[in-house]
Amino acid sequence: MSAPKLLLVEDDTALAELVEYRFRGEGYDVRTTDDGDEALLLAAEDTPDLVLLDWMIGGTSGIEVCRRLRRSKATAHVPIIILTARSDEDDRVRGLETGADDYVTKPFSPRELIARVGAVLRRVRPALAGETITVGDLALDPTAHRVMRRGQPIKIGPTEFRLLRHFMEHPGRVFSRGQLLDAVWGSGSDIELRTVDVHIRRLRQAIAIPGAADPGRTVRSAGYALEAV
Amino acid sequence: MSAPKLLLVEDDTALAELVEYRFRGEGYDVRTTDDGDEALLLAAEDTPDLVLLDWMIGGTSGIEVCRRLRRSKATAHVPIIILTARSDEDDRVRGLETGADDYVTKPFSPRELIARVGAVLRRVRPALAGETITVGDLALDPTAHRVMRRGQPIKIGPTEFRLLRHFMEHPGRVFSRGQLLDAVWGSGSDIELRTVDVHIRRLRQAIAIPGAADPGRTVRSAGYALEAV
DNA sequence: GACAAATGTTACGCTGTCGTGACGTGCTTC
DNA sequence: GAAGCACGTCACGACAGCGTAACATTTGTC
Repeated sequence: MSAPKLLLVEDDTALAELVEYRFRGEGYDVRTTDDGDEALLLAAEDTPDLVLLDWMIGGTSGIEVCRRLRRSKATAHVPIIILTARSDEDDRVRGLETGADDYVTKPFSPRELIARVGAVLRRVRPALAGETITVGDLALDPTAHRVMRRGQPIKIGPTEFRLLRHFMEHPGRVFSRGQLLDAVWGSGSDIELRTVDVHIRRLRQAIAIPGAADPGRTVRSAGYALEAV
Repeated sequence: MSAPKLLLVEDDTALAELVEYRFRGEGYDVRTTDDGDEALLLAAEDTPDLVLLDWMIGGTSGIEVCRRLRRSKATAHVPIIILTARSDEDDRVRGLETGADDYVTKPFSPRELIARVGAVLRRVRPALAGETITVGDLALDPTAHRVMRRGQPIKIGPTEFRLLRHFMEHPGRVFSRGQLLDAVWGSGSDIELRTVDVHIRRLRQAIAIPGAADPGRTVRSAGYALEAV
């Protein structure tokens, strides 16, 4: 979970290998396919954190893959970067309209692509860029699986960790119990809504420090949020 | 093995001598050639730890050397730094596309080049940038295949050595069993995940010293990490 | 203030994960 | 070929963490 998962959809084998190699070197977990239909399968199987999508591929066309990724619930919010050989303005517009997050024209340098991917991931999910997230006096390091508050290490279980991480990635935002179940437990989970309460309680207890206010906020009949104290 | 091996491919004799002299002064083991074909031979003969490659050379062109180094299995992952007189963006892009790791435009100061080489080596293989890696009270000498803790030599098997080395190259970071299998056993290995546990256990047992805390950390349902004490 | 709804808190059984010792095998060394 | 070593696998016990229900408390409404 610590390495960002990329799905590369590219039918130029040489380019695909190059990109894959460079991104692996940067610590990414890369899966590659040259086929649009297979891309959708792979994405459904193991939701990637970002999709690099060539515009011109066999199987399903790029624009169609893009559209169908957006339509599927699991991949609806996964950022997509379009790769295309044509700097055609029409394509650009259509790509962004279909819901792509960025657009890179060939030829590009791997370094540039790495930078763009980093930028998009930082924007969408700060924790994936390999940085520690900080909200108020809380600090969470995703790669080290570690939480600190005011310099003190916090002992925390796996579920509470994921829960806190989700809150810290969207500070201040209120999530309903259902949304939290989807985000933290996974969308297919069959868990009682009230179970969330218990983990919220455990999380609050774990991060409680005498003399520090509880950054947790309960919004009655709406859900929970993390307050940036 | 203790000195990092550089392969310098440069046809400007004066510059080559200068660079070679300075890098030898820094403790590097440098071999020089002005010919692309010979460079490939030398690289195949004794895999260097890093290649400094002039863009404009006789024999095979720089880009071709770069490509063929990547294609050969032994040198596929050897970092390459391109040296070029032209700051031309096209060259830069092509160089990076071909898989170069960095790019230095002439004229450069030897000091700058030394810094860049150091940076690339540190990133790719930390153990090569210095003689020993140190984390907390643990010291690992990759060249001598030796591990010390608080001055005491630690007896350790080959697998445990690679395991520890991997942890020490990424201190604090949590690795899943699968990631450790990939990194330590090789990505093609067909080994049980639980086998990792046993080697973790053996490693812990080996580096245990009465009165010293175990720097190993188990992150339940996530993996293992080395505590950066 | 009375009532209901929503949330906080606690206890408990269950499950999966982990630590550990033991065993068999292949390889090297002498 | 005997002995030692490193390795991979398995089995078993321990226990942390999980989900749930049941009870307690708070909040909002009339």
